[in-house]
Amino acid sequence: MKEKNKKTKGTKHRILEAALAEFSAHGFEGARVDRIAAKADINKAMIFYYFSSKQNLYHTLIKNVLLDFIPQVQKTVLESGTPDRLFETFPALYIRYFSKNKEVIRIIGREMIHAPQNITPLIREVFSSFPTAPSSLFQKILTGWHSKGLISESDPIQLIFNIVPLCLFPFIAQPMVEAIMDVKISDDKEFLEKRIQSITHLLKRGMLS
Amino acid sequence: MKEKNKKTKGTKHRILEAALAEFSAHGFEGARVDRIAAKADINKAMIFYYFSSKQNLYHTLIKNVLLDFIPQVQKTVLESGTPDRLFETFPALYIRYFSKNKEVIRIIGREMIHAPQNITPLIREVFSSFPTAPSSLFQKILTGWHSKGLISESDPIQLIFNIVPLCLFPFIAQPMVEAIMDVKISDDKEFLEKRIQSITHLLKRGMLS
DNA sequence: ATGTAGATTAACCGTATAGTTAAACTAACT
DNA sequence: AGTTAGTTTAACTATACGGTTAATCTACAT
Repeated sequence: MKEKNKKTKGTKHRILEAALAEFSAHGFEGARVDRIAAKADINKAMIFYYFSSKQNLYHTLIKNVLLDFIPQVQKTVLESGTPDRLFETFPALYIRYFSKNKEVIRIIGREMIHAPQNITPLIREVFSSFPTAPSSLFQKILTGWHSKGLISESDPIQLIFNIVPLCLFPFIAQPMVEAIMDVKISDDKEFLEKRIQSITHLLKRGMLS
Repeated sequence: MKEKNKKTKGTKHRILEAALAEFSAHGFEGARVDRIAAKADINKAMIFYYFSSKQNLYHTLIKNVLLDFIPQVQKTVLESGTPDRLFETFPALYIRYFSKNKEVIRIIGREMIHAPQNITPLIREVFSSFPTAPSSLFQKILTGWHSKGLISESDPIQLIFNIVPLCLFPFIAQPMVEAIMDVKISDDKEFLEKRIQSITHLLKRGMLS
């Protein structure tokens, strides 16, 4: 029984690892099940044995990814009591997290553009595991800060659209920007730390009252 | 001869129109040649007759798209003599353009994430049709403004990363944000005009010296 | 009217790909 | 030793999809 679990976890884990790389590199439609099997060095049938379909493997993967990241966002928002502090911790979390998990942001980015029907049920599912959904909690906190006169922008949606893109974009646009201009972003710790500083600076000057 | 051209332009144009919708909705890998033919209401063979391959159709499409948009960016940057003015015109151009061309931003967004090898040669090609490449021109202008003490951020790359994502993100993230929170972005002129104002406000307060 | 070049069609082809199957293997329990 | 339940494998299948072909159509020039 333990041996079985060990083995199961072993292959299952290897499949998920290989799937992350494959889906990140090629997207759902471009990903090849055979390639995932090859990367994981297992028989292709094992993928269907454990995950029953390519779709289901993909969904499982995305859910894992969200279950890892979203709680960290939740924690960061809750623990930073002031907008001043949030404008430091939020960009730092995003930039550092995704610089360590580049495959993740590529998948999320593509899903954002592509398929509400794919990813949003999964997001809702993850959200519903919290006492209050992170999205509405975030909105409440921002509204509260504005009514206390701490920040200038009154609409929490506009605020979110002022913050999140700055933190995600470096990774989404990375391949293109690196190719067009002459910057190395991916492995340049220094650039990314400067990016955090610049975002924090912009948000503080631009939105603190 | 005129009749031929008329017909050619007719079908070619219809194919490109259908292709834009199809590639925008499903990405390159997810797009189906048969579906494009059906949408354009032409025989599938016509696609290969005029464009020889799915890839080539896609490239042609992207090139058209870039040739339409990039000159407008170039013009906007050149004509706005001050950062103050640029922080108004730049977001306005992006938001208004892509709100009228939602299929375009989905394709560009996906390509950004996906494939420098696909899109960057095309971008370079379009760039090379200008006396000075828009990217380096932009960098020069920003550097100039900083040395005159007009803007606080000295690194033009950081600056670009502070501006562009704010303008693109509403469209890239639109499907997801609409699904998770309760906002209608796509057809809400009011929201997008507010978005322009909010970005302009943030950039001016955050980066003007 | 006839020739010609480009435009259009229906029918076809090869293959890459997600998914299946049935048999064999493993190891724990009796 | 034999049974059982879960795991792994190689070989197979069905088909969706990008691309081709050969024949037909169109309309203009001679």
